[in-house]
Amino acid sequence: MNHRDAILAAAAGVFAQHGFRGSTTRRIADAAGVNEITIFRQFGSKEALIRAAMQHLTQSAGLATLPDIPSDPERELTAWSESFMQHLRLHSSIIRKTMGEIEERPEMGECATEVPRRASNDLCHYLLALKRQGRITEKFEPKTAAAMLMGAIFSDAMGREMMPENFPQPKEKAAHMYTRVLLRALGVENGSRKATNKQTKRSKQLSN
Amino acid sequence: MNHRDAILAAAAGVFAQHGFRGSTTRRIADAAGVNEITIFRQFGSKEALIRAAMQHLTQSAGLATLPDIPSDPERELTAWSESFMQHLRLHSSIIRKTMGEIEERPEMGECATEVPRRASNDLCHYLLALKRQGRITEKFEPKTAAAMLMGAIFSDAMGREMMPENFPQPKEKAAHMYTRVLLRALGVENGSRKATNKQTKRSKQLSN
DNA sequence: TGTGTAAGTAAGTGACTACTTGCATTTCTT
DNA sequence: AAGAAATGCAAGTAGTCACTTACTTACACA
Repeated sequence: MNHRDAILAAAAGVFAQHGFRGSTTRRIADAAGVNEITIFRQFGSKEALIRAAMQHLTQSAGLATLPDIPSDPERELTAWSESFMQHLRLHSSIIRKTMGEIEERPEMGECATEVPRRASNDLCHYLLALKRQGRITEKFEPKTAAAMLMGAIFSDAMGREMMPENFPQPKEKAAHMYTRVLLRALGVENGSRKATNKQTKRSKQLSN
Repeated sequence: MNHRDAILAAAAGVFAQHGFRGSTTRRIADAAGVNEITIFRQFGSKEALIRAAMQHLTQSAGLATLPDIPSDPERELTAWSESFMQHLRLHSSIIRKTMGEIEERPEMGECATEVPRRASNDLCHYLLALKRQGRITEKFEPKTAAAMLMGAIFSDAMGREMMPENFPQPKEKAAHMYTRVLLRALGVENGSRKATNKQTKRSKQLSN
């Protein structure tokens, strides 16, 4: 097996557990089953190694996509929310560490903000598409709506372990519940587009 | 001025900047304008000092209160949200550090979760009171609603600096905007109770 | 067979860490 | 003014940290 990849994986794991200062080169080397010197020969310095490990991680991060043309908002948004929450929960340790050290190591922040940036963009686009379809009956500001849904999911993923009684039960349904609250705030009705009857010209144009 | 308090304040400040491992006794002593030895004589160990500093902090944390009997939900909830957000923003550094180190030092977490626990409780009670008044027209689950509002505020306070384009502008109005989205989701109408007119039987019953 | 490359071993460097000891000095209390 | 407590200073201990140097081993390829 490739030593370089083993070191990268070990570095990510140790960093998630102990943060930057706690990620000693000795610990990483032990976790990777590799001599400490090999790390310096491969990556030059501890800082370069951690940076490489972080980039290696974010590259492999996948995010569910939202359709360009909404059809069944509740189903589509719920699926998206669930995948977003799953991603955050999977990486909650490393995200917490990165956030805690962002003032000391802001470079790592740019790498960590990539996923939420893209998620916010995707979500805003979807909501605007819903609006264009005339399915959002309330006045709304896309960034506020997106920030609310993402904020709820983010806090849940970060904080549920620390204080489970502050969050809806069971955790498997939380993403769905947040999504429904948002849709209600926007005045979006249940059901897929074909079942909708309020929409007329515009949505029919788009669906053909 | 009291040396003990100076040390506690310095410890909190250094911890907010550098976290536990980065809070060296030398740095704290320098920040407090005190000899390093004094720290050990006063607190025994670095760990005891940091713990004392954290408790000292949470004791002085105030939180806005919500009335037992809601009158003007938008005004009252907005004020509460703003005060909650201000508190989180003021302590964002220390909160991020504590979250990042919670796996290594879980004792500190109990101290850090006190404020959000109380906030969630207060908010849920207020929402249930609104429900009892018949002013919430939609089906709703209080913890989900509370988690959404608090989650949005929390994420905003933690993440806006890192990625301002993901959040509504200007930041001074964000708390108000989140509050309004939530109220719309719950079907709560604007204005104070006496000014309400759309509500018919139930609300009139209650208001007289 | 010879050469280059990646890996390991052993030893050590200098800086920093929490924390201690012994003694002198200041500050507060009585 | 006298005694006690708090504080400062100088020096040191034992440990850890990232990183280096010098040398050896294993393997691939030509």
